[in-house]
Amino acid sequence: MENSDTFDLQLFLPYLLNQAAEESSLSFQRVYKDRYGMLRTEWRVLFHLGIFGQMTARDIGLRARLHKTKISRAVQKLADRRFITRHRSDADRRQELLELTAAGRTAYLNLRTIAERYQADLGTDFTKAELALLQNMLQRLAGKTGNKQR
Amino acid sequence: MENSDTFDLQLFLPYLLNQAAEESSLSFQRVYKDRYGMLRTEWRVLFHLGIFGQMTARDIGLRARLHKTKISRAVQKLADRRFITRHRSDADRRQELLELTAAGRTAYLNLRTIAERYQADLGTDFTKAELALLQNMLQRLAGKTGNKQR
DNA sequence: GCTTGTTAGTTACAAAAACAACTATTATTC
DNA sequence: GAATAATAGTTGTTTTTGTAACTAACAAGC
Repeated sequence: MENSDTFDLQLFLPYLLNQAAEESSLSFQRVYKDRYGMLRTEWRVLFHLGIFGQMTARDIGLRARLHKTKISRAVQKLADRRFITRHRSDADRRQELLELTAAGRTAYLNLRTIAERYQADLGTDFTKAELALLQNMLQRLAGKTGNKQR
Repeated sequence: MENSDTFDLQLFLPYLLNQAAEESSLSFQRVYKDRYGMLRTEWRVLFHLGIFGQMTARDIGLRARLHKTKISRAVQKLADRRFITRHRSDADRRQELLELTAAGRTAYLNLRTIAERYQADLGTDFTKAELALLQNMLQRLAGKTGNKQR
């Protein structure tokens, strides 16, 4: 009954990435959850609108790689909380133009400040070069194959 | 209506890590899901038992940072599929000693081979040094604060 | 311009995850 | 050593996610 095997789970990238992602999300998640009652998809949508301005759900899905049902639900909740407005497009009446309200923008700016602080705090653990390399590698990993969630 | 803001979501670590984790999990997930009908927690439990041999649910929870209810259900499914056996411990009759069956070990070895191949394939995109640094940084990120999921 | 196919977004239902409350057993403390 | 607390694991309920099927609008082909 030899049970010593030599596979290091801690180095297996899908596992390791999930652990790191979960851990690094925690503190930030607590803020948007406790403070704004938001879910992960919701802050993602909020941030996309904050950063890029007016977008359709489709645009967000393409950029964030989120499935349309997730976005649909996030948009509903954000609209309920008066964080975004929705206007049917005249050019194509299937799609809706989404935009932050003043309240939404405030929430976004607030969360963005916290995100920036989090990012800055990483500077104490990693050098600028390390961080840049990490980001570069993660982007390569993230972009690899087209996972069509649209 | 100035909507050009300068926050790069693609560089924000919690977001970026999640994107990378999701992408890198995909191909491997497909294997244990389609081939063995396993969920993520289930393969994690399977691997822990494959690597470390006999363990209790508690041990697994500590190592893998999984909540006990998740483990409890994963253990049930794995036992249903005859991949693991469970024996009440004599030393402490609250806990159960979990172990792979022959079938479980076969599945584990099979999945491990695929995991190793995946890991090896990364060598085409990254140098050994890059990979080592990535793993090191991710481990530091993952280990940061004790997220007690037990 | 009518049929057929696509696309944007929603809704309904099934699967999975999160959270709380529970049982059984062991540890602690007085 | 009885009462209280803590621990291992399970079960039940609620949220959230995933998936498929749907509606409404547009696009293409003929």
